[in-house]
Amino acid sequence: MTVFETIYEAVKMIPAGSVATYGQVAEAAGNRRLARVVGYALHVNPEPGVIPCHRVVKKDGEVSRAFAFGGINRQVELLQGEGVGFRDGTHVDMEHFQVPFLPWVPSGRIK
DNA sequence: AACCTGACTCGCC
DNA sequence: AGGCGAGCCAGGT
Repeated sequence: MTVFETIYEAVKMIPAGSVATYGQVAEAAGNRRLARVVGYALHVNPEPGVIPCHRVVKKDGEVSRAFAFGGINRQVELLQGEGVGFRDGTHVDMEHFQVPFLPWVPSGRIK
């Protein structure tokens, strides 16, 4: 079991129609400083259709520029399709769509 | 096997 | 208030 696995589990917990920040996912995985690793984890193992990586944004609501899943525009499109509102073309309306609380994943016990 | 880098954040200057 | 460095993990060179 690696931290990556834990991260993936956390991301899968984000409900449709909501978004979470890298920090929240990292926190759910047990350590907030893993925020950077979260980004890397999603980058190397996007597992399309399984891990909703389009629901993960930066803390200010801006979508990642390196979204390798049809382009950043595609990510925005998917989110809007789930009912997520935007303040502008690249920033999610965090005030109303950020997941209030992400279930804590017992770090390193998923196997 | 060591070193560098990368979808982030936060704290100190 | 804006810029910079540190902390974390895994995979490629």
